Amino acid sequence: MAREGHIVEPDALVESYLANEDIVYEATQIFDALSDYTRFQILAALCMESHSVSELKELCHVTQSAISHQLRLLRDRGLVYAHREGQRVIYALADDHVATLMRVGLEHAAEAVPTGEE
Amino acid sequence: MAREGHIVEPDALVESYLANEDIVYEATQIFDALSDYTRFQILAALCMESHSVSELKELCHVTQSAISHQLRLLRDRGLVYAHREGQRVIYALADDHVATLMRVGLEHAAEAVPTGEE
DNA sequence: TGAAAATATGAACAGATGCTCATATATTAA
DNA sequence: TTAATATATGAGCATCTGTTCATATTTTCA
Repeated sequence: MAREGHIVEPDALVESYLANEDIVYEATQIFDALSDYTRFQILAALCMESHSVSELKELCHVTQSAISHQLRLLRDRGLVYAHREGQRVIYALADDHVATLMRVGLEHAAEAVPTGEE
Repeated sequence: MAREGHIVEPDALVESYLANEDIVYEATQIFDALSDYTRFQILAALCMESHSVSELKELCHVTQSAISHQLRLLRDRGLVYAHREGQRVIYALADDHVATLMRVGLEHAAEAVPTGEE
C-alpha cells in the first residue's frame, strides 16, 4: 500500500482529528476563509493590528460593501470579532492560529513564486 | 489607527511577502486547495503515505472520476506528484508545508468543535 | 489480439461564491 | 430634528466549482 516511509511523523492526535468529520469540516472552513484574496488581505491586516471597516476598505482596495460582506463571513466563522467605538466598528483577529497559518502559507508561496532571490 | 499592540511579532519577512501580490495570490491558492472536504482528505491520506488512485477513492469515499479530477487540480498546483507503477498511478505529497498547514488547521478546528473533552 | 482493470478527461449541470447596487441602520454633530 | 458619516445587509447577477456521466487512454494478462 505504501510506497515510501512516512512523510510526517505519525501524530496520534492529528490522526484522531482526521477521524472526526466535524473537525475536518471545520478545518476546511478555516482554509476556505483564507482562500479568497480579499479575505486574506483583511486577515493579514488584522494580524498586525485591529482596524475599522473604513481602514480595511482602504488597505484592501475594495468597496465598503464588499468589505462588510466579507467581514460578516469572517465574523460568522469566528475568525474575527468586532466592537463599536463611536461611529466606527473595530475588527480584530479572534484566533492566533490564523496568523500561524498565514505565515506558513506565505512561506510556502514564497518558495513557489520565483522572485529572483531566495 | 491601531487599537491594541501587535497580535503577532511583526515579521519583516512575512511583511515583505504580503507586499508581493503574486505571493499572496499563491498563498490563497494553497488554502483553496485545502478548503474542499474531498481534497483535504486526499492530502491527509498522502501525508501518511503515498497512494494509488483506487486507494484514495476508497479512503475518501468518492467516485473514481471525482478523485481523478481533484488529483488533477492538486497536480496542476504542484501539491502532489505522480508516477506510474504498472496499471496503477501512485500519488505523493510534493511539499511538507502542506502537512504543517493541515496540522495547524486541525488543531484550530479541534478547539472550535466541541468534543466533550479538550 | 482482445478483454479486463486502472486512470484520465471533456461536457454538462446544479449549487456556491463574491461582487455591485440600492437601501437600511446607527452614531455624531449642528 | 436634520444632515453627515460609518457600517450592514438584501437582491440580483456573472462567474466559479465539484460532481456525475460517458468515454478515452494505458497497461496487463490470457
